[in-house]
Order: sequence, then structure tokens, then C-alpha cells
Amino acid sequence: MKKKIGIHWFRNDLRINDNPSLNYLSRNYDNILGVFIFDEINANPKLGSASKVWLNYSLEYLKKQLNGNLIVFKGEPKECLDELIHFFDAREISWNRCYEPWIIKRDKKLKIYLNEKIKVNSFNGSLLWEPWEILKNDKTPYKVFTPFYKRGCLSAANPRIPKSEKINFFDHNFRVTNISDLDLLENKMWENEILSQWRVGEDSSNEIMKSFFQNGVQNYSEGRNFPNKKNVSRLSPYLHWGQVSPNSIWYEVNSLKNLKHDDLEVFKSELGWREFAYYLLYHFPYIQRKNLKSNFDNFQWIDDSSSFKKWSQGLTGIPIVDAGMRELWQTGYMHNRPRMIVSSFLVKNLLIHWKRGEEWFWDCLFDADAASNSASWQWVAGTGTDSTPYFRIFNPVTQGQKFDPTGEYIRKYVPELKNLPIKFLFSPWECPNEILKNINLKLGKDYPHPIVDLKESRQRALSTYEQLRMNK
DNA sequence: AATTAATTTGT
DNA sequence: CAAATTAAT
Repeated sequence: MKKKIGIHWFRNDLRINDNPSLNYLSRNYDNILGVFIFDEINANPKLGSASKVWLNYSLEYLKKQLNGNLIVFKGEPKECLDELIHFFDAREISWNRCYEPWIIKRDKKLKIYLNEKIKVNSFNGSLLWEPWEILKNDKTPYKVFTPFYKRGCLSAANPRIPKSEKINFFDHNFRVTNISDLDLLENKMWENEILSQWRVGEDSSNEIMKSFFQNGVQNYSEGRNFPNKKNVSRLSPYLHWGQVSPNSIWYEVNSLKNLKHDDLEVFKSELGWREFAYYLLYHFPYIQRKNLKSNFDNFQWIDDSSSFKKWSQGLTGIPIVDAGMRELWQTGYMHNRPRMIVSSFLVKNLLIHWKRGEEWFWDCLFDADAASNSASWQWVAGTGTDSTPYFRIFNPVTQGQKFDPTGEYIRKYVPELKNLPIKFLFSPWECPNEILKNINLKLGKDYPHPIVDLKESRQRALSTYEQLRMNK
């Protein structure tokens, strides 16, 4: 007798544990097929370089978890799934939902098409609350984080409790596309460098979560601001790819004993910000490209490729900015504090369009996430709803002094400044020539002069943003 | 999730 | 005169 087969389509849920679609199938089918489709045809935007690297090794890991039985395709999902359903005579297919506009559009069509042949089901595998569940009393979406989170999310039904089941993956001999055939890897040297401090895969994400909850989450509400402290989870890439579910994190942190109230609430609210980003992208899908506040559409951004290039390379001459940008390039990640500093610098001091920064982050970040990335850039630029006010312009010198007081973060990523006394580490241009001579550091040669005057560019940003406010 | 300058308070 | 508070951006 033929075995009953259900297909699970892996997307941004590269895990076995707490996977609603897999759990569902395992209750109804003796055997499950796991399939991943690399869809470059519909993707918009296409995956960034760092994301491809992460995906490559994540798929290899997942394939091992499935005893080699992960089926990998490259191409149009409709055709790939057709072939698979036909070959295995599968009875049902299911997946966990994604919320990127291009995926919603693709999946909607696909669902209608597949429904003609077999049962199709989708589940919530990556959000604590789905966007349509949280609405104001007048049925319109929230636009401000605090009411969204407190009145919306926290007073709604509790998130699904994580659950892991034994999944029987079908042992097959279907033709296999090698993961290497997906051509996800391009630049070995850079890839080895950025991967060197990461361990990709579901089990690593669980270990990282557990060890963060044992140590780093203590004093989270304070310590999370300091890029040199171990008080951030660094779970964002795993969360993006679904190697850990937000539900697992939510309930795990809730179960901790001896965690200060503030640390718990602030940590959870960061998951809340992730929810808010997905929420905004769902309800306002154009925020990936266009200002959420349309009065910014005529804003006088400066198209300055030379400054942008220096920013992206970490050669602005402002140490904390360069440290952040180099952390990004070298590790595929940037701590949240420098993320805010470098983006404020690009958007306000340089007056370069947030979209250019968003695209650079998209290409370089392991945790590149359409929702969080666009929402965060618009937050910094002031073009989003509930974003930072136009006059909040980070001073990268005082930010450095406050949040990297020992200078360790700067010295780590901008080693040419390692001998600079702490007094001038945040503003080398103020360092007396005598000291520069002593440590053999030539500004303009070993390290650049600042590409903009902080005071002047701050004034320029204020007046440019002020104009916009007048014209409203 | 900020900065700066002006102003008041504290020792 | 430094530190804290406040107003304005």
C-alpha cells in the first residue's frame, strides 16, 4: 500500500521545532516531504549577498537534519511544486506564511492554483500576532508603536505556545538539486570572514538563545545600548530565517526566574518592534520603497555618491560611524546602537536618501529583513509613522563617549586609531598635532578627515527638515 | 530611541 | 562654578 504523503514547503521557517505547518502535517500524514525553492523569479527585491551566504549554510544544515531528504529547487514555485505533487502523488501541501508583499502576491495566486489539485494549508509560524488580528476599535491599523503593542498585542489573545513534535520525513530518491547549484556563494574571502563568528543552523540558535538568557539578558535594558557589551541576543538572523520562532523566545524569556521586570519588558518590547515592522509592511506594503509620510516625497535629499561610498566603506572620518560600518562589513551584523548612529549620520548629516542606506543594509546584513529594515530606516529618517522627530540628530561624538566609554568598540573596528588617547578617540580631528605625531598617526593619510563638519551638517539638516515642516 | 543653549539650583 | 533642569529645535 502506498504511503500517505504531505508536503511541507520550507521558506523563512528553516527549523523542525515549533513549526506549525510541520506539526499539522505530522498529525495527518505518515510521511512528510520537505522542500525548499529558491525563487529568484518572483523575488523583489532579490536576496542580498549576506542573506545568500546565510541561506546556503542554513540549507546545508537543514538537509542534514532531514537525513539528506530535503528537496531543493531553483525556479518558479508553481512549476516545482507541480512536478513534486505529480511525482509523489501527494495529498496535501502546507507552509508557514510570509508577509513580504511579493510573497503574499505570489502565494495568493499559487494557493488558488494548487487548490484545484490538492489540499492547501498555511499557518502562522513567524509572528506572535498576525497583522490582521490587531486593529484599533475603528478597525483601522495602529500607526504608533506603544498603543499597537500595549493596547493591541498585549491585550489580544496570548501568542501560540511553542510545540515540537517528532516529524517523519519521507525517505525518497527523488532527483536532487545540489545546494551548491543554487549559486548562493560568490566571494569566498568575504564569506569566510563574515561567517567566522557565526554558527548557522537551528541547534546553534537554540544554544545562543539559552546562553543569552542565562547571562546577557540580565541588565538588558541598560546594557543593550553598549556595542561592546554582551547584552544583546544576536538572534536576529535566526529569527529572520525562522531557525528560532518568536514564540520560543517569548515563552522562554517569560519563564526566567530572577529577571528584573525592566529587563524582561524591554527585551519583550524588542520582539514587539519586530511585530510592528511586519504589521506596518502588511498594512502599508509600499513602505519598502516610498515614504510612509508622503509629505517627504519632495524632500531635498542630496545625491552624493562619493560620500555614500565613504559611508559604506567606513571611511567617514567619524570613528563611531566607521566602527559600525566596518562591523557590518566584517561580521554581517551591526549592534543596534551603532545602527542608529550610522543611519542618523547618513540621513541627517549627509542628507542622503534613507533608501540608499536601506539597500546597503539589505545587501550586507545576515538579518536583512524587508519589514524591519524599511521600518527602521524610515523611523530614523523621520519619514515613517511614529518615527523619530526631525530634530533628533545623533551627535556621533557624544554617542561614542556615552555608549563606548572605554573606546573598545572603536579600537576593535578602527584599529588605526588604537593608540589615540581616549580623550580624542571620538573626534581625532580635535587631537593636537603633537600627540598625533607621537603616535605616528597622519590624519588624511592613515585615517580620513571627517567628510562633513558635524555642527554645520547638523544645522543644515535642521533647516532642511524645518522647511519641510513649514510647507506641510 | 537626542542635542544644544539657556537658565536655575546646589555646594 | 559645576551640575541639574528646561526650552527650543
